[in-house]
Amino acid sequence: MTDIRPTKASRRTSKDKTQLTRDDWLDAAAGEVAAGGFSNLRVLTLSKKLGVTRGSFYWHFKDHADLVVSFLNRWRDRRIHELQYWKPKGGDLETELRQILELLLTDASRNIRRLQVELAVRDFARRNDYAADLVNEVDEARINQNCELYERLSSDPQRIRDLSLLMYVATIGSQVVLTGKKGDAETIRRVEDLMARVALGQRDDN
Amino acid sequence: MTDIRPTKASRRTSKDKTQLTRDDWLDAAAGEVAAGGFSNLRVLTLSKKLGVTRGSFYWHFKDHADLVVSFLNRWRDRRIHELQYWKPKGGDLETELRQILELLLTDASRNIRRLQVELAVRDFARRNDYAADLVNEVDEARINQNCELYERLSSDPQRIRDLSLLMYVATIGSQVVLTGKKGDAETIRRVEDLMARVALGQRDDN
DNA sequence: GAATCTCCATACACTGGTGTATTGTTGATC
DNA sequence: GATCAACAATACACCAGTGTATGGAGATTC
Repeated sequence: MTDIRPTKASRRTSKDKTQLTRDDWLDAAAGEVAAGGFSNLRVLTLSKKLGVTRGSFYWHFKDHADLVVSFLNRWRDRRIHELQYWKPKGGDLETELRQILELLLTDASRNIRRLQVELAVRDFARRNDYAADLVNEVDEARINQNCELYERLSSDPQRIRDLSLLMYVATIGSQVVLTGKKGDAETIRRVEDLMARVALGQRDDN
Repeated sequence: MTDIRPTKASRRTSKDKTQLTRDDWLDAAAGEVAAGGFSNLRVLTLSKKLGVTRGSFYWHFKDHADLVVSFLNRWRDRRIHELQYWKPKGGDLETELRQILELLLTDASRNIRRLQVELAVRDFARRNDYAADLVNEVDEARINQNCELYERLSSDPQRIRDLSLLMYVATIGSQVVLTGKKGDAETIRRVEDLMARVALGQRDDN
């Protein structure tokens, strides 16, 4: 995230006070959303934090709604794109499973800002149809992605999907319930371990 | 919820246009919170929906913050109080487990407004310390409550608690991810079934 | 070096929200 | 039936936020 973009390069290196780009606004927007949800995403406060007036904003964006959908679109694109890094490189099933779970639980809970944004988007989706569509899209992609892993546990397609779904809702639930509480790291680690054992216990031959 | 209250009875029967009580305001507030979260809980719009002006509100409540904490307190009290109905009356372990899971998943997803409020409170808790404390309190109470059930699965206290915790985060995750989507009822039912099988597979002798 | 493009500032009109002070209205009570 | 308490309306001051129109400064290009 060191501001290396193909378009309009050379303008703004890092702490440069010259000019802002659309992406700069979206980055700042992420901070607002993480801190207080989408209702906290206001043009005025955003401008203040960026040290400019709203005149700048309305050059980069049509209006407030434009900011919101741009933010949502970027969020979706990034979440879909990052799925390629969910491919585990371990050998046997158990190590791969534990790798994925560590990625989804322990690692995710460390990047609090990213998590806060995700939860805010998810909350916003409850009253915004467009956001709801994007969240569904991301959820589907993630669940399908992990199905590959659980295919090695069962041969029944329905059971594979249900298992992947259960694991997914458990991770989301952990993030919602546990993250931010005292002793969350240790607790999350134990839940992670239990989830791995539970999944492995769901082999067909069980 | 037919407006039968001990205090100040006889005033407002149901659709009566005479006078409002503090609880009437809190009921209306629940609608606002369910629909748009706590940022949607505004004195002005609330007054309009109740067909009165803000003068009434400021007689019943000190200010907006008073409304919020009153709402949160009532929510907490009700959530704690309803735990007594979580006692399953079935005989063997499996039926009791399935009863509880049905209560926590299928039944919960049917009462959408109650669920929306819970998710809104949970979201609000991420940026409000008081709400966070109450949510913690409720979470703890629920998890402890279910521990009684899982005690019959294992003798290790740590494992009992972890299992209860895992089941809890899975239910919360299901509510967050699945509720409101198309075909949610059937999906939730399948997740519920899988959770029961998973739990029963966690017996000590496994 | 003048024109132009890009980005930001300024000023304005407007909306919706809070909180307070004061007055009105109704119903119960003595 | 006058009084008092409970509840609601009105009017005011104030603030935060959006959107728009227009002007201005810096770099780029011809």
